[in-house]
Amino acid sequence: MPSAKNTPKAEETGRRILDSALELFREKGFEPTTMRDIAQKAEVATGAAYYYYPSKDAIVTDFYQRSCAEMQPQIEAALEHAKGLESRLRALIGVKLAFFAPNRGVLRSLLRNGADPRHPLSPFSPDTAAIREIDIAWFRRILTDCGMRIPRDLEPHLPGVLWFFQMGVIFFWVIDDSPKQARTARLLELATKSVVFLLRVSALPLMRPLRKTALQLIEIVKGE
Amino acid sequence: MPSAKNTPKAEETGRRILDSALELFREKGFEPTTMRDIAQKAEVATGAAYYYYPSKDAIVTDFYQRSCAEMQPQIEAALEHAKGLESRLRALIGVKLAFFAPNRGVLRSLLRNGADPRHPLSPFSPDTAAIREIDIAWFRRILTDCGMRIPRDLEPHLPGVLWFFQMGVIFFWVIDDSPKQARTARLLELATKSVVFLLRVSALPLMRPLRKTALQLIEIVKGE
DNA sequence: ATGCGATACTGAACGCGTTCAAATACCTCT
DNA sequence: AGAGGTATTTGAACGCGTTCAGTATCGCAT
Repeated sequence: MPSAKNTPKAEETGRRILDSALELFREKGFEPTTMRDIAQKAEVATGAAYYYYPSKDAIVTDFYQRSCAEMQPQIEAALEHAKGLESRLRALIGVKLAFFAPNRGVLRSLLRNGADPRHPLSPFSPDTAAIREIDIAWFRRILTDCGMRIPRDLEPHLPGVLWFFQMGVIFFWVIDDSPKQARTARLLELATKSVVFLLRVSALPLMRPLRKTALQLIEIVKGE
Repeated sequence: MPSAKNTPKAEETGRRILDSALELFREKGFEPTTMRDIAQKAEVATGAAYYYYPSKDAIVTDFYQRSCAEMQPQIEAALEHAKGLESRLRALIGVKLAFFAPNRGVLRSLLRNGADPRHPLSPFSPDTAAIREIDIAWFRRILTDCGMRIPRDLEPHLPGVLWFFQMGVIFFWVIDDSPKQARTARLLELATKSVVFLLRVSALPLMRPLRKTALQLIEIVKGE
C-alpha cells in the first residue's frame, strides 16, 4: 500500500507509480529500471515516488504484499479441488509459483538480500512477519485438516517447517533457468512426496530418537 | 590477487589498497566504507583502486580467495588431530569459522547476493568454481579416508552434498547474532552428528528406496 | 471569496560506485 | 642522454538511489 494516502487523486498517483514500476521491472528487469524511468512513465517528478514509497525496494515489497492478498481466494479454491496432504501441499505452492510466474525476475530481486533477517526485505525479517503468519496459517490448516496422526512434540513446529520448505522451493524456482522451470516442477513433485513420507514415518515409535534430534535442530535454527 | 601487477611497487600499492579496505570493512562494515575512504587510507586517488580491482565486491572476493589458500595448511593440521568422519567434519568446518571469525561481517557482504549462480560473487557461480573445487576435494578426502562403507550410487555426489551442508552452516553463522555465535556451535555439533548418522543408515539395504529418492533430489538440484 | 493549514508534488543536490581521458612514472633500446 | 612505449596514477565526471527545501494545490472554517 503506497503509504495509505487519503484523497482519490493521491491514490491514483500512487497506483500509477506502482503500475509503471512493475511494468518496467517486467520489461527490463529490476536493476536496469531507474527511479527516474518510473517517475517519467508515471508522469511525475523524480522525487514524487519517494512520497509514496520509502525506497525502490519498497515497491517490490508492496507488490509482494498485494500479491499475497490477491492469492488468498486462489489458494482457497485450489485447496477445494485438492484432497490429501501431498496434493494440497503441491497445490498451495503451485498457486504461488503460477501467480508469480510473470514476475519471476521481480521476485528474484526481492530474494536478493536473501535470508538475512536484519534486512527489511527478507522473508524472515520482522517487517514481513504479518505476511509470513498468513502463509504459515495455511500450512497449519492443511496439516490439521488432513487427518494424519502428527506427533505431539513436532506439531507446533511443523507449519513453520513446511513454510520454510516452501521458501526453499520458491528460492530454487526464481533461480531455475531450465526451460519453463521444468526442474522446479520435478523438484516440487518429488520433494513434496518425500516430505509427506518423512512426516508419516516420523510418527513411528521406532523413530522417536531421530525425531527428537530433528526437533532439537529445529529449535536451534528457530532460536528458541 | 590484485589483477597480478608485475612491478614490486605496483604489488605494494595493490596490497595497501587491499589492507586498507579490509581494515575499514572490519572497522565500520562493508557498506559504510566507501571507495573514497579506501583510496584515501591507501594514499592513492579514488580511481586507483579500480586499476587493481574491478569493483568493491571484488576486494572481498580477493580476500576470500587468499583466505582459502591460507587455510589449506590449517585444515591439513586440523585433520591430523581429528580422527573419524564426524570429528573431521567438525574440524574442517570449525577451521573455517575460526579463521573468518574476525571478518564475519565481511563474509556477510559476500553472501549478500546469496545463492544466485548468476552473480559472480556467489559461492555457486562459475567464477568461484576453482575455490569450490578445492573445498570439495577436502570433503572427498575425508570420505575416502574414513573407511566407512559408502553406497556406490551416492558416492560421487557426497562430497558436493557435504560442501553444500558446510555452506549452510557458514550461512547460518554469518547471520547468527547469538553471543559468540553459540547457536552455530550447537548447530554444528548436532547437525554433523546427524549427517554422519544418516550416511551410516543410508548403506542399509532397507534404505535403498529412500536413498534412490534422495539421489533423484540431488540430481534435480545439481541440474543433471 | 479569503485565508490557512495540510496534503501532494517538484527538481536540484548529495553521496555513492564506477568510468575514463589525460597525466605521470618507469623501463628499455639506441 | 634521450626517445618511445608501457605501466601506473590521477581526478573530474557519470548515472544511480535518495533527500530535502521549497512550491503548488486542495479542503475547509470564517
